[in-house]
Amino acid sequence: MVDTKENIREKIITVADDLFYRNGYVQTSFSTISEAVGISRGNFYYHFKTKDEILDAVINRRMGNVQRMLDQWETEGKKPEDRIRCFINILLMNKVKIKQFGCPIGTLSTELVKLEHESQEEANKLFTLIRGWLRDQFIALGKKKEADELAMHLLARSQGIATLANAFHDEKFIKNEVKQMNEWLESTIKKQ
Amino acid sequence: MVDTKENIREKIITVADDLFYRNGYVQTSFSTISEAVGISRGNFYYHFKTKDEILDAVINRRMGNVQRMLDQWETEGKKPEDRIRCFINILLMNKVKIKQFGCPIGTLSTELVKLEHESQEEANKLFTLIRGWLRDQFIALGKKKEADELAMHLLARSQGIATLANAFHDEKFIKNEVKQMNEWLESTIKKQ
DNA sequence: GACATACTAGGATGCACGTCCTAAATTAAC
DNA sequence: GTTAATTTAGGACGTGCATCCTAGTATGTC
Repeated sequence: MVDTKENIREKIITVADDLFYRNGYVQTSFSTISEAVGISRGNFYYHFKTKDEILDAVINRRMGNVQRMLDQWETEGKKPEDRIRCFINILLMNKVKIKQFGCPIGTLSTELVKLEHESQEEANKLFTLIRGWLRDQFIALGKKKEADELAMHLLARSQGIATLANAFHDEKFIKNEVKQMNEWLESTIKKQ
Repeated sequence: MVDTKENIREKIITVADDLFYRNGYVQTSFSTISEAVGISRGNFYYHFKTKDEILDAVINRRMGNVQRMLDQWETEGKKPEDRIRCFINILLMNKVKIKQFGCPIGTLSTELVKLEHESQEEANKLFTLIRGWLRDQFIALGKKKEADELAMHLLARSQGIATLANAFHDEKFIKNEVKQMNEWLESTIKKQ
């Protein structure tokens, strides 16, 4: 890959994304990122004027990734309930990372709230995106009235699972809860 | 209240506890705490040698608070299921603060993991304490085999609710989920 | 090949932080 | 009341950080 300006920008965002996830936003310094990317600290300024700018770029990139993931589940011709199952399954697929670093969306949101950071709302769009998508799936399942409530319920359970799996460094707990969440989904769909 | 050494120590811990909760551990500096307590920054060192020492003291204080709370629920002559309901009800009682700052235990744990802080395990004892207590209640309800699983499930749901209520700054969501959690508890107890 | 533009490197700046030190003030001990 | 111990205040130190600046290097244009 040629090192165009755009490529380096992308590389910076990728590296920052990972570091923010692993070590948190505050703990990640310009030096850490530039070192990991392999460019000089001074040169960094040419690509991103402020740290906040990198944060926004990272959030943006995550938005794209989530959107792509959701789109993919839609185009695969699955039934709405299977799509929801795809969502639940992320916990299993990412169980090793979740055990180590928690949920990338949840931990970032939590950190930004404490920082009173102005990008808090921007980061929350990640939650909102998934929430809306889940709601759509429940509507497709004929649960129009409770759709948002069910979406929030699933989101909250996922967050709780990630938080505890992270705190206790326990993967097995994720497996267990995912199973229960799938059972919950089945009985919810069947209900009247 | 006389300003004995012990009193000032207690005051520092109280203030630090609150600031760690509101702004996070990293964001809370020696100056911030000493200013809030009303003592000079230099004098601080006389009471606590390092920042980590304050953290441990705060965790210790929280352990005491949680233990006292659990003890109280035990001595009030309630049935185990009512005790569990007490636990669920903390979410409602603290809903305003949770909306603003999340769960004090969960957010601290999340932060310390990202910091790779050595007091991580110490902070986790707060979770372990509650987990064990909940497990005991489920055992008392004759659910010996699934007791720990049920305890973890409740803990996870509480965490998830706190995280999302905090992210979306939504109290109403807490009420809604608490209601559902109580229903879940009832049906779980009744089950066979 | 000359010149403008794009890019890079690394030092300078100012600030906030945890920690340390020391001298003064207060309190306790006899 | 003098002396010893405790407590306090505030400055000093070293570090790491985000940000800024400037001089150098590469790259493209004509």
